[in-house]
Amino acid sequence: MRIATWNVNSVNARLETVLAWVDQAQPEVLCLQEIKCVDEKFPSEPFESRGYNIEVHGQKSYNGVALLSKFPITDVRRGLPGDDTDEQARYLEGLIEAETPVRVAAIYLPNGNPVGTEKFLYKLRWFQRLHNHASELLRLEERLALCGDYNVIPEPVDAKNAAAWKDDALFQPESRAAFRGLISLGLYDSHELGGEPDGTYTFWDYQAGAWQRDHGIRIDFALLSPQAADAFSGIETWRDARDMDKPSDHVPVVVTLTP
DNA sequence: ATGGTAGACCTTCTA
Repeated sequence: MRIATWNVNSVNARLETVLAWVDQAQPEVLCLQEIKCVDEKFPSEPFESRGYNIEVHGQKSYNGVALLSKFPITDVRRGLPGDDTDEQARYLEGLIEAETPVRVAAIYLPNGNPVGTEKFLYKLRWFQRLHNHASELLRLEERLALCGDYNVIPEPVDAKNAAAWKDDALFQPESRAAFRGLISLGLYDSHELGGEPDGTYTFWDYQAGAWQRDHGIRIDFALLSPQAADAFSGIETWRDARDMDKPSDHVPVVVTLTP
């Protein structure tokens, strides 16, 4: 089973681009981030006609995540536990009823810029909630894939020019420590399982010719439970998607698990 | 030192 994750930067503005890629890659499961619309505005029809079941956790203008699957989706959780007052739509989880079920979460971590503001504190609090929830999920001992835009550059090697990010929320010691802490619960980074080479980035800013100069960063990850890691058979980072017409600033990452 | 781009949408915020 192929599980894709992609921050699309508005599913409606990006619809043709997203569908063109879906028709090419045909993942069985697709996690979308930054759909930037409420549930009712999600363009369900073209995905349903391609055989996807759809779950959406949307929000007006900002954020928003979706989970699409050619297998039935059950046990759906909208929103990350731990703060009932949090109104930002950044987490959607469901059980993919494949031959061997896989629990999949679509995650859009807060950006957190600028550092030193409430936004950065919100990012760290959100990370702590994700840590707590992931810890609970791991106790289930299921196949689990936590997929999405983590908005963290874990290591200098994950940026073309790490020095350029030293004041950015994505590269702060606290952000990087939170990511390491999550991994240390016993998750496996599919990028490392697949042995992808350095320079395999997933995001290039629209500004300042970042793509043309390959000033990229790796911030999109699929973190796997031990049971999912045992079934891991490959990872593809679709760099070419950054060169499509009307590209997202992120590219899709696809993880393959054996049946 | 600054600006550069993209999207939602009403005017500025987010990234």
